[in-house]
Amino acid sequence: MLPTDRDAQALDNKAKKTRIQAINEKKIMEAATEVFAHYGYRGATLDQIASKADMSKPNLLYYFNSKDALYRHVLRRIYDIWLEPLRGLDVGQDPEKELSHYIDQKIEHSRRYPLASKVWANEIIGGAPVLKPLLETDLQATVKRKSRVLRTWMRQGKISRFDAEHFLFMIWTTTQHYADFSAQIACVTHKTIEDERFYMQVKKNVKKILLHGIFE
Amino acid sequence: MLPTDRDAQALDNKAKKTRIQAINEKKIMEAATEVFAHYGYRGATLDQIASKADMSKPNLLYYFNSKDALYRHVLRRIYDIWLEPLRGLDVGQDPEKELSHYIDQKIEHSRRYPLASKVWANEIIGGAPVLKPLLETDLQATVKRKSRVLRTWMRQGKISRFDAEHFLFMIWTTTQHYADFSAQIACVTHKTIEDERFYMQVKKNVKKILLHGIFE
DNA sequence: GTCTATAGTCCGATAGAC
DNA sequence: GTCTATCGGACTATAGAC
Repeated sequence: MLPTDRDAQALDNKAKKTRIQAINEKKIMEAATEVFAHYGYRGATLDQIASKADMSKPNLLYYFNSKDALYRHVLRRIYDIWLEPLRGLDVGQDPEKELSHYIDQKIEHSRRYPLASKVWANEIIGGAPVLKPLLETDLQATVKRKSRVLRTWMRQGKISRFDAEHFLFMIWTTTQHYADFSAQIACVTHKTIEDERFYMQVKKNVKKILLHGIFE
Repeated sequence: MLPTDRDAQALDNKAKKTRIQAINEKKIMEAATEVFAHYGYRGATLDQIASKADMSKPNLLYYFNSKDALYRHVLRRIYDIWLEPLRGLDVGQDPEKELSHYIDQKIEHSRRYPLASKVWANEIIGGAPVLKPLLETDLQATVKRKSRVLRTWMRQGKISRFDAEHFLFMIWTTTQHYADFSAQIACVTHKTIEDERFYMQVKKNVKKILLHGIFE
């Protein structure tokens, strides 16, 4: 075999390996997100994740060295998704427009990544053992920065006075509620956020109440 | 031993047994609530619960026949606590007063029973496998009844028009958020709802925003 | 990269002495 | 009622063949 051939072969092999690797890692991450969302870290089993990913358990552990490592990878990816809408919030000109957009994005995220939202919720309810370092630094800093945006609007007399951080918490929880508590909502309304009409209704009502309350 | 003595002894024994039984069952329920809150049903272990209840595992299983039976007992008790504030909501005369009272009660519940709230959240996030039958019947009926109260106020022109059920969901999630997501809130604010000043601030802001929005 | 086999641990639940 | 001992099964992770 000539060197050029060997090189080509090696490159091809490497490319193919990376492609398979990427596909398998994605399959595992998706399966893991589903199982962690349903049962939390301790309740989830590698058997279940491997089975959902159409893979043997040792093969799964070839890609992620441990259950803990897999969980941290999943959480890392979710953190970026979770924070993305907030990063876009800025003073702009119209608070109503800016906040409506932010709330819309958060609700859309709940609809598109309901399992990610549940993994997040499980992690926080369990005391945020893994996310804590990230929340105490990056999230806290982002919240402080975005709270300043709200207080700017208050000084300009564009919105009334309230605690900016509590308002952000309320946006987060009302929007994520439709992902995390979908089972409860389905029991009462027989509808899911996946339903197009219901989705529009959620967006309308959440924005209406958070921005204007119920007395106007 | 005379019959009267035997009867007295028997009664005494029975009374003592029931008293010990009541104490131990309470100890177990409290320990179980704590562990189920933290790890969910599958993640919780009887070892941990027994240890927290200062009891051996077989002794725990003497009082509750299985992990599942224990979990159902805990959930049953939580369901009654959870629904209690909503049952009190009625037309009355002043919507602001009625709803303020309801929100206050829900926040107070989050403060007094944070572990119960977390067990509830875990159960719902996991698809409500145990609570489902109760939510589909009792909770759904209660929600429909209480939605009618809100719509009465709308007809009377006392409050603006919105979807009553979504408003109830928003009250639930914003109030329970301070129990369920306490770890996240602590990371950002370094405070808990247990803190008296923070507690007052939560009540003020949640009521302000849910009832009046941010533009007045 | 993927498999079978298995080590080593922990789980829920039971048996049986006291 | 409470204990020790233990069963059978499920768990994470590794060893080693292919």
